[in-house]
Amino acid sequence: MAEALDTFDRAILDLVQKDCQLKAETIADEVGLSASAVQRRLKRLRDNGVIQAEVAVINRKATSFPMTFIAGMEIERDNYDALARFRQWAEKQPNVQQVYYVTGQVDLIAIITARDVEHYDDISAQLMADNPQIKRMTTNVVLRDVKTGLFIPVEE
Amino acid sequence: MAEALDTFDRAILDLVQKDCQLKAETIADEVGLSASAVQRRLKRLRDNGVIQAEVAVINRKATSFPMTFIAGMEIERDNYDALARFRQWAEKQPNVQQVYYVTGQVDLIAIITARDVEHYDDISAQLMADNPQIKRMTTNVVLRDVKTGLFIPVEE
DNA sequence: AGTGAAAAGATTCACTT
DNA sequence: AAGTGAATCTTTTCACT
Repeated sequence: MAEALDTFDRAILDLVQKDCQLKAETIADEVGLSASAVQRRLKRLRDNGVIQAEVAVINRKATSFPMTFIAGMEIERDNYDALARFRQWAEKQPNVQQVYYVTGQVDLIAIITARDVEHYDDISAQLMADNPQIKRMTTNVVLRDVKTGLFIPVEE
Repeated sequence: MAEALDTFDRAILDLVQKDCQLKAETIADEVGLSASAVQRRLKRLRDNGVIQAEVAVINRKATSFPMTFIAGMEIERDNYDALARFRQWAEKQPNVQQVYYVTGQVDLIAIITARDVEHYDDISAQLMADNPQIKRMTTNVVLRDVKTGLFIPVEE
């Protein structure tokens, strides 16, 4: 689908991953292209799906869900579509922020936001009730966000 | 610093967390305000730091760092500023995407991007070399992103 | 890829309710 | 605080080089 990214694309992606409201002209000056070339490339990167979304990152402390929990789960591996069903469930849960299917002691790792520990207890109870294919769940309480973001390096 | 968010603020944040390039007029129609009121609130939310950043989310598979690893680490808790020093280090590492300080079996959980397993091995070796306060490190390889994002619910 | 032009939207302002 | 209207800047898309 997406052809390889050239040096200009990577430079543009490096910038918009930090601030996607930058003026095309500012980006153009940084990377050494004209503003319209930057616009064209941004449109192509969006249409290609290289840029999946442009989102506001909000301060967790400003919300009603200031706590974060990281849950490790074991899933019933025998069951063919256990993972697919969990994905569908997670997609609909606003408090389930991220889920990774991993190798190791656990099969799934989820990052979950909650109002407080009681609320997290409710969410995890609901998770187990809605997903019998989840066998076990262990939780780490996040005491501090040391670094957050979704930045992925693109420069070679 | 930040006063409480009202219903309009929350509705706006709910939308811009999914798409921060929405037209002010579109947001206005959704939440029941005028476009200029939406603009004013967005400016205030940005100035307040409630909106911390507006960023492009890119497809990991389109980059040269398509793999993800989740590392659990034990840190020297005796050492007073061991965590602060690790934070400073992590902040400068582009492949270290997220770090959480947690309770439980491990003290730190990091999400790390890498080109391949060899590259991850290099990164983790460098991490241990640069941070002697990290005593032990266990890694989960991400086989699949089940859900990603930084969305935090804001509606009551 | 660059330039220039036209239309649409963002941003900031002053003013009103 | 919210709405309106005006001035200015930026984005977006187009045709053209």
